[in-house]
Amino acid sequence: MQVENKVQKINNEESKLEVESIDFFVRMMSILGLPRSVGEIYGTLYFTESPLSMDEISTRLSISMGSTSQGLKTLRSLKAIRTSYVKGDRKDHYIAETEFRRLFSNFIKEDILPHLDSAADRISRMEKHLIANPDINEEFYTTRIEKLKRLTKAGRKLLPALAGLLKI
Amino acid sequence: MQVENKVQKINNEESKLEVESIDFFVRMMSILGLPRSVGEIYGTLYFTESPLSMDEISTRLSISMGSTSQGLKTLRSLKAIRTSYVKGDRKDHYIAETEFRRLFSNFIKEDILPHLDSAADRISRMEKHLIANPDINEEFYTTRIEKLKRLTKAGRKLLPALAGLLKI
DNA sequence: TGCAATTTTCATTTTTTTTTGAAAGCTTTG
DNA sequence: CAAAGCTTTCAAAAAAAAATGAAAATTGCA
Repeated sequence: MQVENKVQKINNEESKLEVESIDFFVRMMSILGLPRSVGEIYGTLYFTESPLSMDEISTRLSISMGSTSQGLKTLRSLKAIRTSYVKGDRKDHYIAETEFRRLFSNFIKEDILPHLDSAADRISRMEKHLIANPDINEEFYTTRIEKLKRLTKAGRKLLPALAGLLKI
Repeated sequence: MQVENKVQKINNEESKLEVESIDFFVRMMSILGLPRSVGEIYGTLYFTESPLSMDEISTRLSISMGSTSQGLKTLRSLKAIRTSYVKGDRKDHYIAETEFRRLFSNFIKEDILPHLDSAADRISRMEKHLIANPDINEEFYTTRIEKLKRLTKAGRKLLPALAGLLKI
């Protein structure tokens, strides 16, 4: 029955549009290193006007509840979706957050800045090792480490500003 | 012999520094979606003063020649390394390009902008499907598609500008 | 030119990531 | 407060990505 539906749907333009749009987000998310299911779910919600429940999403995309639950969790943590109350239904329902500016800002906060923090730690460890070893060519390593410091500092400044520049 | 060397090296601060720095780039590259070997190779070259041949890199990192060759190819295509002539040796030798500004600009050109191009194609296909189907709620889909257009346009402008802002 | 050294390619193997599905854990409501 | 409905978790399976290693191709020296 599910498969029949799918075959039936494939023949109209609305579902071609849907397929195309899911594809769009699958690829976009994969640039950001997010799994395919996350892109599929977001793509579905982005082009659906009414809030969808988890099992509606799971059925439409033919993916497991487990995947759907995980994907929704990821999207929630990125604030890329919100839940929406639907009268008379006790399931949770989701709609896409379509302000890309906020979306990117969250992605940067959530997924990029933590890496910059641990990068800073690693740099201090490098400096410790450098001090602990008086034999090595200090000048060369110092210059290189200095560069890394400037890079992470610039990243920490630039990336959050980037989202602000998005007028979307 | 190779393993012995490794064990021996692990006990001095210079190699701890090396390990830390390789780790740094492995993680940085993985943010950008590049394989671990690429990060290892770049990290090694970044903290080595003299040009290294492919088999020196492969030996130091204990990775296969195949991986090393692939990794160097990737790094070359990103212009993250350059070859350097070494007198009396017919092997190619490599050194790291350390200007991060140029490096990022190349990464954006090479790895991101192509995706934006195919995104644009996908958007035009969406518009075709929308026109081909007069039944569906045009207003809603039009708004959503418009947003995607603005997003890709902004990306195309902003990303190249981003590298320019890096004063490194 | 021919041969040895070096590099690249690519089918196969290994590793990593993602998905599945069933069980456990909540929550609502009758 | 029990049981049905819904969601999450997590071990195992499947899929995808990366590394290996040996064969093919290229390069540059005699």
